[in-house]
Amino acid sequence: MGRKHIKPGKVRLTEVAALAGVSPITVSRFFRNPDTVSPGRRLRIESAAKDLGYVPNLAARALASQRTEVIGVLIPSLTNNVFSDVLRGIYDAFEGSRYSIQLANTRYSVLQEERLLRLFLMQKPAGMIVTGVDQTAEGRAIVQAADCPVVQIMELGPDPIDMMIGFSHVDACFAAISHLLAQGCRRIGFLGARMDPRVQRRLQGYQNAMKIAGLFDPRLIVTTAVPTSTTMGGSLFSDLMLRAPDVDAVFCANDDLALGVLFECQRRHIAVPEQIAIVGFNDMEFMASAVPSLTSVRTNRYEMGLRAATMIMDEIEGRPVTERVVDLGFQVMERQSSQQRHAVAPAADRVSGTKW
Amino acid sequence: MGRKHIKPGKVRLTEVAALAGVSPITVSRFFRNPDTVSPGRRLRIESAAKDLGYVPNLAARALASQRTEVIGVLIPSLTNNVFSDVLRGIYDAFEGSRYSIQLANTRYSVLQEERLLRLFLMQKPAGMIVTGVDQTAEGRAIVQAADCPVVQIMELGPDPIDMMIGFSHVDACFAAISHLLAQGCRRIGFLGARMDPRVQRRLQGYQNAMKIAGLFDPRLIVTTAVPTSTTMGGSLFSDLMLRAPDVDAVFCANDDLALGVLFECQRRHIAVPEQIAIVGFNDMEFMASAVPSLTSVRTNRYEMGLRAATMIMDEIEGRPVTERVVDLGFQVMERQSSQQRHAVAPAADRVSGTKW
DNA sequence: TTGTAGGCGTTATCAG
DNA sequence: CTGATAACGCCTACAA
Repeated sequence: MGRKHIKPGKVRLTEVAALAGVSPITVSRFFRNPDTVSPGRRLRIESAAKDLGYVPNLAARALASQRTEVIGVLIPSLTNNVFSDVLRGIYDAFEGSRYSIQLANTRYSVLQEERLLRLFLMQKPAGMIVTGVDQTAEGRAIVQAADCPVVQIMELGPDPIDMMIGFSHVDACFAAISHLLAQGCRRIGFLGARMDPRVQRRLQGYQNAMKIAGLFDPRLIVTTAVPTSTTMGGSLFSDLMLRAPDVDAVFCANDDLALGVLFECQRRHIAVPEQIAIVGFNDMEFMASAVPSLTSVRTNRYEMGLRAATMIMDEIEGRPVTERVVDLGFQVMERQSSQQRHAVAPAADRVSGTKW
Repeated sequence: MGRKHIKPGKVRLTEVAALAGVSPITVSRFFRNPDTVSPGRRLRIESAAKDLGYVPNLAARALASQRTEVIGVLIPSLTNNVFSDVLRGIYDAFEGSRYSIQLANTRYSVLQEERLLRLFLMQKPAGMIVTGVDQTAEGRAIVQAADCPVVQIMELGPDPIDMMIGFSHVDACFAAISHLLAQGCRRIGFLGARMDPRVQRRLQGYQNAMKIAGLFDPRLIVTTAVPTSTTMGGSLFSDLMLRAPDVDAVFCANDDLALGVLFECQRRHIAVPEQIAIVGFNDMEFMASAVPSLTSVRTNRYEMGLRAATMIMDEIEGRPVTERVVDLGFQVMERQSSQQRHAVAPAADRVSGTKW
């Protein structure tokens, strides 16, 4: 036999409908689109619902309508505060909309990513935002199966699943190194932590620039699989100094590394930028207020999240998204830490890059 | 009339069951708890499901079972990286479990909080984690109605909704000020941004300590409603210097303010700690590697998230949670920036506080 | 360990 | 603009 008794206290559409003297479907319509119900009934339903303390059941709604208003968001890390800016953009865009966000953390693992994608799929999400372009074939298949708008964020790649927004990490790093070269630096070190795909691409940009300049030397590259941190910046810089004592500039694949390098220089009484120039990546808030102020590559993370979310909503709601691959560019924020030797500090930030 | 035709390509439990030659309920059992199905059928079901590309429908599951495996998490900010540590703990704890997290952002608004709580309620969450103790009466009522385990995190208060984990912000700040007083500081400034309830409580701790010492002076307090940032630290410190030029120490309600104060001191050629001692709050990673290293109050944010999540799971799964209010304490990490005037730096961090 | 019967609360569809 | 009817896909309860 099936279930026995209906709980007495439970409030469903039916109860509200009974009290309001209308049919359940009218109450349903009222909650989804009040304008489709006549004003008189509107009031009756509203007060009945309030009296009974009615709360819609999302599971029933999803089952009956065969869709949800859940947006799945997949990021590789909660620690890396680069993602908090992107997330802020995403949450801000969905703010006040009917969509809710399901956030999951791949920990930089494509297998985790696959697993989480499969989990999302069970929810029949209305849209998905995933990080990067390095999904496995299986992962891509799962996303396709979800049959909903998808945006890949953080970087650009050749074969979008659906939509894409980001910038070229290769170009961004290339621009930063070019800036250092223009400042007269020759022995430019590369410091990288975690070495996720995007940091790898920054390294690629570094190598391209250095090779073109005829200055490439593998001893100038110091990396670690450990996550980025200020302390790690100091360590990597110390390693670099052992391997290449004649280094005259350091590019850091993350800003916290750059801050750590600055502190390490202070500890060692190395003058910045006179003896060593420093450039970071992402332009976190503290870079501009450091002493000396730290040059960095600004990436438009908040806007990336905001627009990714907007693209999803436009697509869901039938507004055609024509620009399906968006290059947000970057800006090299030139500050004191990378000023030409013996040159005066600039009056204000100077920028170079794309899209500014 | 109701719906017409059943889509042909759709794969449900029924289809898997037919292919495997068992009844649907057996397939259902297999997916929820494989051990309750005999090994032979287990294999048949598994391969049938794979062949058909079956994906369980969470909405149907939730509707039929009258419960979900969603944990609602409410935090006030995505920008404040204090919360990324807490979140990391929460996500780590639920990692690999069947629960999924629904994260929402109140933006420090109790009305937003109410709205989001109401939204959670529609999902019939299995548990909820909310920030702080300042919910409105209405907010508390909604949470009660959810009828699931609830943990309030970040601080302790008199009247828990259900469970609670955090520490006393009043005591933590009191301890930090006591440390400065012990170092011989007398004109201790207070710098605070955002001024959310927890920062207010830190201010209370400051006032308590200063009044007891007979050193309270309202001119030493500089606050702003603007969110915390390194740049803001510099501005607030500049304000403080105008209002109280004789200040000999600064307590910053957040670490990024403290970093900003350090930079501002460097800019003004003020010696730290000789002329001005600096103490921060939260002990973010960069505090220990700054030059000079910056004293801060360590708060156990990761553990807070981890344990909050564990408490929820224990409660859901019927493991009795006896310690329903957990004081995680704090530690004053004494570093160079608050060393006694003319004293030598400590060989290593020294700590004072509770629970260490 | 497996199966039977029925309902979970809502919405799509079609008719008025 | 409103209503009747039939699903949506799975799970609880009970029985074997």
